[in-house]
Amino acid sequence: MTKKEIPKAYHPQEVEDAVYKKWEESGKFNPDNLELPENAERFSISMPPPNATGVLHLGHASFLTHQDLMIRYNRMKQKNTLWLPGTDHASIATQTKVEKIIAKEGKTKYDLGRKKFLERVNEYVENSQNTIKNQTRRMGSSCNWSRERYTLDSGLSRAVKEVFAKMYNDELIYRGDRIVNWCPRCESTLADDEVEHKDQKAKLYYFKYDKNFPITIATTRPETKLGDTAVAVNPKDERYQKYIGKVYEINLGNGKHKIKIISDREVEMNFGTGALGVTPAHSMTDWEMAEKNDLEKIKIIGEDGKMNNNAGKDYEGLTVLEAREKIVEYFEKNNLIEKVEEVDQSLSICYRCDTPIEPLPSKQWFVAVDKKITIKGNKYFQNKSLKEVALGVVKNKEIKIIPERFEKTYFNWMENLHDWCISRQLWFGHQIPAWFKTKVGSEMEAVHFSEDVLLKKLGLKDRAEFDNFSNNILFNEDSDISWAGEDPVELYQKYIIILKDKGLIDNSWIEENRIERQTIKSECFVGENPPEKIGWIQDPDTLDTWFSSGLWTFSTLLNQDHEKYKTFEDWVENSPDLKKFHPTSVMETGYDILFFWVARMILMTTYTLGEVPFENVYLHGMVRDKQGKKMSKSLGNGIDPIEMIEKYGTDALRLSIIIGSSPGNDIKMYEEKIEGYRNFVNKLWNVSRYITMNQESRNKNQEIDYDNLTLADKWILENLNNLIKEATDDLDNYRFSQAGEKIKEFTWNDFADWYLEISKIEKDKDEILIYILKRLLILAHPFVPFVTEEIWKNIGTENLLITEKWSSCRDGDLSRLSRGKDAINRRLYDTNAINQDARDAMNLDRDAMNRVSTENDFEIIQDIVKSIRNARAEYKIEPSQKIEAVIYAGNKKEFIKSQAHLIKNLRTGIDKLEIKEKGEKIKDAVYVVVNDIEIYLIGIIDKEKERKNLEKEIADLEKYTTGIRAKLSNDDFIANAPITIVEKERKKFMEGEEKAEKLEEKLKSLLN
RNA sequence: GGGCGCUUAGCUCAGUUGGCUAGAGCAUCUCGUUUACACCGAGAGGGUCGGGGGUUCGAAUCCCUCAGCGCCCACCA
Repeated sequence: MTKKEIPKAYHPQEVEDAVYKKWEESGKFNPDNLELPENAERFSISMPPPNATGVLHLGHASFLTHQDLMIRYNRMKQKNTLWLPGTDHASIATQTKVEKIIAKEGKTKYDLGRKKFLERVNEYVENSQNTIKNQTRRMGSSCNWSRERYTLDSGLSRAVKEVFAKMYNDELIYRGDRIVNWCPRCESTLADDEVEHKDQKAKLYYFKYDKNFPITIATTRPETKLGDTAVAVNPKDERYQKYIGKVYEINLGNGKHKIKIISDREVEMNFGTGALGVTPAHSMTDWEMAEKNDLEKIKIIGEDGKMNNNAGKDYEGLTVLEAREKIVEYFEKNNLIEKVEEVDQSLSICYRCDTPIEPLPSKQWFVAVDKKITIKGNKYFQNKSLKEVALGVVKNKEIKIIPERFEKTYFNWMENLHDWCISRQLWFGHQIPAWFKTKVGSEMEAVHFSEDVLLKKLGLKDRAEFDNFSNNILFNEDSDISWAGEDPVELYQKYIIILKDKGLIDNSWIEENRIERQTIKSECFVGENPPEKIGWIQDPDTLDTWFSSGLWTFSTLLNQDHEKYKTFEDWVENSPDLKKFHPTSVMETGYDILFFWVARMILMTTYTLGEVPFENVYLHGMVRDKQGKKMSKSLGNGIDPIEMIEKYGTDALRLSIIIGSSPGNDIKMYEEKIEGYRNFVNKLWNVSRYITMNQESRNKNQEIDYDNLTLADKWILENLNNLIKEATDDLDNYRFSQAGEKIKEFTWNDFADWYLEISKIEKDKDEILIYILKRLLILAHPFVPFVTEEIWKNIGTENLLITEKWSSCRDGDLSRLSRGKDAINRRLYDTNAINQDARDAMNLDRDAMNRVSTENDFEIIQDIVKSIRNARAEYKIEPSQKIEAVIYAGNKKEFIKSQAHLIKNLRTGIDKLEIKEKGEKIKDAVYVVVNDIEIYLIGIIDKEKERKNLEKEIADLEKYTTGIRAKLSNDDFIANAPITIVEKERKKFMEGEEKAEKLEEKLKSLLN
């Protein structure tokens, strides 16, 4: 490219797509195409799969940036690097979206039926899946697309079924009762996060069950008392001590039942009477108390939100609110109410329809987390429970969590983990691979009407004829009503329709024979396919999304052609990717899903493979707005990453995510910040523009002439060397922000503001400039991949930067720069007697000493230049006005002289410069002291101002040296502080004193 | 109620195992088009490191305590 073709400003919009395409076409995202050393180390990350139908938001942008940074860095370090992308089916979110769409057509999912509905969902997923993938590309994500997976693809689904069956056979999965959040209107369970809370006033009734009952209890839901089986009090509550353990028989008009007095720490002594009526079937906490105390659980409210027959004849069929009125009436009539209070209450309501939630017991699938098991060939599970193993691998640091404090959170959560409910009443997802034998007889039992009745209604002779009927109509695969996979309740509804169509039943019959979902009794088979083709019905529920994503790190690495393998073990054994890339190196994700996902992966993977899923967990913070608020659509404070990319470029967005953020801490995002980093990207662009524009096209690869380096050359090369070392160290230790900041600082401050300016004065620096630029591009590439790759091309390199060796940062003979350092060290440290121990201690601190030595050289020149500029500004010298300067440099005379060209030309506006060892104080000049070097700027006369300046500086110095003097005269300090610190202080003190002396002399001469 | 975190310049944040006169960017003010860049350069002002106590030769950093803010979990009979 010739000079004129490089635009003045970097335009990411014109570069990014093409660069990404080039990367993708190069195949380098795929580790199989990397040219790696024989024993290349593994580095792999499983991308947390975004929702297949999602749209890129800043949360995605954040994890994509963090992971891409690590991936690019490690790829450049010549590791066998895999970043495996994928998408998640996100059952709830996706299903809800499609439900909304069909609602616009005036339909519900029931109108379509499961099969058709799922077709709609899959269609929707297919159509919207590309959005998120293309947006992922725009972030510059260098993930291996050919290995991309989807949580519902056939391989992953097989893995889910296999693991489910394996756990079932190991008795780690069981079916049991549990209270669920039930919305009577939607006729569906709700996950905890789908339950919303509304604060409201409620009446708190104080009453006794009957006259003989000794304890008054308080409740806001009197109707549930029909299902009470205990009264709980706090074990410390003295009022009730004597009753604990006793059993009373009561009658609320719905028959007699027993009430046991139990104690539980959960009971608040100060609320109500301190005694709580326990309704196991209709309250979460009460359920747990009932489990602990082995109480009977009486279900008195049905799925329709109405009282059932357990509530007694008087109440059956009433809505909850009607029943409440009625029972309060009953209490009043019998004089059992003591008082009624107004209290604040937070009511649980359905997020979709605001209907109050009815907690109900229901049959669900669970993973047993406390059951100890032994698995052959699994080093973790030797008489250990899932929970114990999951705790263990973090405790013994097989898995490291960054930042470490989240380990505590993890332990706390894991220790309190209850059995994990994995079934969800949704259609979209992995249908639970459990099959129930549903001979028609049992089905009839299930639907609450007897065989006789049904046969009669259908006009059938006997059981055999019914079987025939069912098989023909319902089990026939060609019929519209498919059998397998149907929800039993729906199936029942289909029976009803057939019966109704035949005129066998009417609406009142249907009303009388409503079924209860939970009463289905059947034989169970767990596995991929039922033993026979007909007569088995698959559990209609689907698995919790976290069950499948819990397998993510390894299920994505299993061979895709899973059909080839008969057994799971065989499949695992023959999947080379799994061997190569698992356990993954880092799991990078937001701390908000530490529990949901990270913990689940640990449970599932240690169990299935006997391996941890990842070695490190890096948790990034949430992205918030400038005020620290969560970004959300409803608040309208969201920043659209795509919009930002279009405006400022991906690189700028990436930097604004990385720099200024630390693991586990939230970051605030706002446009000005992105703008700032856009400026940096542009700076980098212009640095390269300047270098390439001035590059003589001859001899591109000429070596740096190390024997003829100027002071500034040495300084910049040493700083670069330090930068490489520190940035590498930072990146290895997950200090991304710091690495990025250092690279930015070096580029902008050292390289652009100083060294490029120097190169305009000293000239002929093509080799060094291009050398530094290349190293800088390598260093910056993981942070800002697009601009660096583009510049890399512009400076005429043939290979892609993406696979450039990170180690080549260290090429070149920088050790030759260290010549002369020993002399400097001697100057610094030999002035005082130092014993051998101290010398040894100092040797350990070589890095620090090396830094000191560079400071001592070039930074003096920088300080001189800065002070001259400063003085010019202070005394308001017109920029065009040239001035004359005299420097008394003492024993540094030759050294300063050698750098006179810099002192004169780095925007100091000096046309005449005289450098002497020493001399008389010059009266009509501004006086500046840098270390022990005196500078006079002649011709600037403002005595009053100079006097003030000198006085202020002397006063400041005085304060400064007094502090150090106090330190040095403290014997304890001398005795206890490390020798290097003491030496530093001593040096600081001496320099300070010397300077003060000089300033005072000048002040004196000024006043004379 | 239990747990975790934060509080450093007007704003956003750095500040590794305690050791430079506590730093940067943005904003503010002053000056400026010089062989890349005004998405720029030079310079300046601005902080009792939330308060109090302790440990230490030495504390923004470690411990205790108080205050304010935020998050997570549980509960709301």
